[in-house]
Amino acid sequence: MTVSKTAEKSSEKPADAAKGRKDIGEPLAEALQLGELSEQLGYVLKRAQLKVFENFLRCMASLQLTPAQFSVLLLVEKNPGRNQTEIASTLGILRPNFVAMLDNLESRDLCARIRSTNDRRSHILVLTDKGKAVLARAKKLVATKHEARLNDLLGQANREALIGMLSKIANEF
Amino acid sequence: MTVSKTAEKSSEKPADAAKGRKDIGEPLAEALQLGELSEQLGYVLKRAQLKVFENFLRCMASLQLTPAQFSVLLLVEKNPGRNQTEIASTLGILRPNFVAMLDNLESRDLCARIRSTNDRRSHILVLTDKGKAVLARAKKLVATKHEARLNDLLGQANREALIGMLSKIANEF
DNA sequence: TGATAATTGTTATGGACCATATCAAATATC
DNA sequence: GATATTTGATATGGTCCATAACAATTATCA
Repeated sequence: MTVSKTAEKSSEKPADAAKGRKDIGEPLAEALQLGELSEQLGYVLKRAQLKVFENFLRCMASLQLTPAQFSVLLLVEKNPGRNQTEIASTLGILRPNFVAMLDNLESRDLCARIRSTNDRRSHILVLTDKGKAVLARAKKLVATKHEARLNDLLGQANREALIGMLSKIANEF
Repeated sequence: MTVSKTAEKSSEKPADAAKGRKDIGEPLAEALQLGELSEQLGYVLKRAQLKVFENFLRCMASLQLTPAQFSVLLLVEKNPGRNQTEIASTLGILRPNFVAMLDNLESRDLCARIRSTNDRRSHILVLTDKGKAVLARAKKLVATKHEARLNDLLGQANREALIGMLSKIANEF
């Protein structure tokens, strides 16, 4: 496992490999053997996840939405009127960490906290009109630029199989 | 996307759902609709990755090895005699961040830095005898307790297909 | 009813991980 | 041999994750 976010910067190394050796007789060096690593679920899972997030951020650059923010907007749209605890917990976000996230989205007028009349402790979450509009554009970008790429890479059937297996792991592992 | 590491703690919520409503007529509440989220590659990928790492750590509790540490030991074993920069970069670890990691492994006598005679700037990395022994035990734990679980969950063929697709994403996305 | 417990949003805080700039020593380049 | 590059290392800042604690509000129940 491991894999950081700027790993791709060193991807020119194999190409430069020959530059270093002074003679044909020299040991090739470079190009380490991954060995069993390439079969390790965790390793390949993490690398894939980083690549996907990286691509997601590129696709969303114009809207300035992170994967986490996008997931919040999606969930609030689908479940309007829920409070912070409910939205945060189903996303696996701890309540304390959700506060700054909402501060951000609210300051950009994408969603709003409304004091509940039933329970005056809680804040009901809703998307603003701007939030709905931005989310709609975000969905289109994700569909056309992000998810579509998976189809190109794996094919429709494999894409669905992959999502299915990952869901199974997420829920039953 | 999003998903933190303690998300599972709130998994009792659905069970307590009925407790809150005073009457049968009340809205069921609880159980938010994930909606399109469950089809988002990034979301499901991240959730799966967290689950897998979590399980990995449990399996490795007796050896106190993190996924990142395991990957370093694997790579050094497969490529003995490489220096820090080479090992770190192929794992996507930045050199500055690799120092503390090696300090840890070296302090536990799992691997060693050896000043290269060819290039006295660099440190050659090798596994110690203890490092080899620990890695051997780690591999067994991973195979029997960790990777085996994937087979139980998905089946051998699907497991291989999953790894293949994730590798493809990691390399070509 | 009223004392006690639990919940909600929040703040403060610490840890883990990631990324950049910088440095001294050693080496490569020309 | 002067200059540039590479290697391991340090310092530092950012982001994310996790826990404790608090005030306001609500639930519990004797």
